Amino acid sequence: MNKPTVHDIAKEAGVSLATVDRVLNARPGVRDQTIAKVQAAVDRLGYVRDTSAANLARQRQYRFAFVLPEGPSQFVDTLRAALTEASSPLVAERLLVTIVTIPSHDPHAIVRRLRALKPERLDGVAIMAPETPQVRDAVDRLKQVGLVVVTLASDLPNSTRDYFVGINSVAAGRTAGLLMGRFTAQPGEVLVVTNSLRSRDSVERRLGFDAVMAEEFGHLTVLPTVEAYDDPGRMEAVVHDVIARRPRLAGVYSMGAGNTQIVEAMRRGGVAGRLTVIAHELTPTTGRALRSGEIAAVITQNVGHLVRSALRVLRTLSDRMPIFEAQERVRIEIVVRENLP
Amino acid sequence: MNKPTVHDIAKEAGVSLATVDRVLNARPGVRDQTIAKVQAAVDRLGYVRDTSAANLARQRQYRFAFVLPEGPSQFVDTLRAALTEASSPLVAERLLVTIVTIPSHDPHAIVRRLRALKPERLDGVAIMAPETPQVRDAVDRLKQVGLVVVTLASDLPNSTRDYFVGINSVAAGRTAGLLMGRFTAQPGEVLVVTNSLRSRDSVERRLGFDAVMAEEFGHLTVLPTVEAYDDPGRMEAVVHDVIARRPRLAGVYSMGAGNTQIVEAMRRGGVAGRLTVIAHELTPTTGRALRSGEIAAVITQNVGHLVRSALRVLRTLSDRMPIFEAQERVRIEIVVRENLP
DNA sequence: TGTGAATTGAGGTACGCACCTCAGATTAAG
DNA sequence: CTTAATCTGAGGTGCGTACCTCAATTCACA
Repeated sequence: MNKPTVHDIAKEAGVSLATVDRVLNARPGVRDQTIAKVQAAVDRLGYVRDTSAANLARQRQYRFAFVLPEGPSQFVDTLRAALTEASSPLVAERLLVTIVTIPSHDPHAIVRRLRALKPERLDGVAIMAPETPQVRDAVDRLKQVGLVVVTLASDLPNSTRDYFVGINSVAAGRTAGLLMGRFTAQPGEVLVVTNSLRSRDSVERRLGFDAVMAEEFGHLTVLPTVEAYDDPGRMEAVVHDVIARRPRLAGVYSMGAGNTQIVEAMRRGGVAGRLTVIAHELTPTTGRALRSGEIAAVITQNVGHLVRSALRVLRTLSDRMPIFEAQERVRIEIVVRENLP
Repeated sequence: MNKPTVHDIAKEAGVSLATVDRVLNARPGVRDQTIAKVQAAVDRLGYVRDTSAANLARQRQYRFAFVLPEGPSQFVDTLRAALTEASSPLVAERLLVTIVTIPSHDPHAIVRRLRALKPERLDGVAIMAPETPQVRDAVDRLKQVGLVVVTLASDLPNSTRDYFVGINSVAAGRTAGLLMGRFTAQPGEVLVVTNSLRSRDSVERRLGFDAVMAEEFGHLTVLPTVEAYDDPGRMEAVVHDVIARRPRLAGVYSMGAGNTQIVEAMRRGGVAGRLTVIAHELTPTTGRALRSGEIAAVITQNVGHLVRSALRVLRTLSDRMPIFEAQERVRIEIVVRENLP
């Protein structure tokens, strides 16, 4: 038995092709009774629309913009690479992706860039941007002009974005906590560093981390979070300082960027490999440090996954189809030396 | 600028549509010189074949069979579920998947099933089967009759299969070893259990595990592998026995199935939660045990990944296209309580 | 019962590509 | 220069769906 086509449906339902078409594409001008007849025929024959033919006929183009922060970040770099890598074979499937770069720390500039997106030349937008009221409003505006909007890696929970593709930061922090606790047998202190606690991700990671440490690992004392404010020099200085002053230091939890500096500070302090270091995001730096034993574990999200999931979600939402949640759930990956990709 | 079509290529190259078609589809009867002209036009215009239209015109159907072992195995069950889940939305993309069940322990029956696959009604086969000479020969025969063959989860390295979709067992064992060593601070003994050391996977996992333990974790003594020979009762009895006899037991590495029995034996022995248990494959049982703290970590491969990767590879190879390795590399995932999906 | 509105049918074109035929042009060999 | 072999062009059809037009039918309501 061959795959049924619209013709088969028409025959089966005893209606014309035009009516089948009207029903399938939810066009007006069909009685409920007739709709039901067609639906019944569809169910009976197990008809599934041939997306290839449909896209071809409809001249469908999926035009998406990815809005990513600029500036030196290995994570964004790998994300960008994964994006170009994932989207280039998809031109064959009528997918057009443009990348828009935004300055990370200038909300007004971000808003300007978002306003410059032309809704008539675009179907959807994936955004990775810090959470500020201005950005949130700009996102809401994108929704209002009819675009599909997904947030990527870092969510804007109070906006009207359609979907968030990324991992749960609290759970990521909890995972880091568990590894820190189990990897560090001797009692001691744990340093927590990040660029800024103003970012929601950092706050949530810290929350999860602290919760697990308090619940289960009483032998470790978690020190207050140290912030480096995007200054690599400061990052290295601060970490080096703590290492020098705290002989009982047993672990370091790095919640964000700056891992190169942290490793460097540990080397200078002569404690490289002796502290349990848990970091986020698998990058060239963290990969090397895993290999050398200077970082014990990395909590990461697969950027390839992230990007492909975002593309799938954008496409699905553009088609007003339901999302297959299970497939889009991005895993919190744990990488140690032995399971490096 | 719109996407170039074959018409644009014909115009650009100064040849007819028929010639462009001959070149693009590698049909004979075109001079090298003309081929070069067309290729140049393709490159200049950045032409990419519209796969939707191509598949439509060509009436392409991808007909794949998945050969999976029968019998009670949570891993295979989840794999099967993932397969039906992943393939049902793909009928819209002309993908037809049939599942063939084989008895795990009867090589001759497996061979019969493989011989029953009709190459004229099939484009490719994904196989998960134990490694025996008979099976290997049957796989080679499938290749000879023109099918694309990929091995799934468990490889047949000496066969002529086109591709293996799964994880490196040695690396998986090494990962287990690393976690065992780092999670278990006190000196002691480690029990290693599997159903059978006749399976290549088990041997390789043990290899990797032992290597890491020897290299880095001298405080732990790894006991000889205990085999349960697919007998749940025996599995529970053996593990319970070891627990009773070995007071210095600090960890258990479960390389295969039977995790339900292992957990049960630990409960009966009163050591549940006190031993470091590392197991393979995330299943309902191991998930529950992670939550309850009776298993410390699970090494797993994402079955959804596995299945989607196999489908992609089968399709790509059927089209005689190159495989995008990076995307198909299945990660060795580490799951602890806090990053359970 | 008639009227206007709502519903349905018949038929067409188009999307981009694959694949076919057959005639005409070009080339190489004799 | 002829002949045969090789190459190329022109044109066609069909894949399954979307979307359009226009006429025909049915329906609701007065």
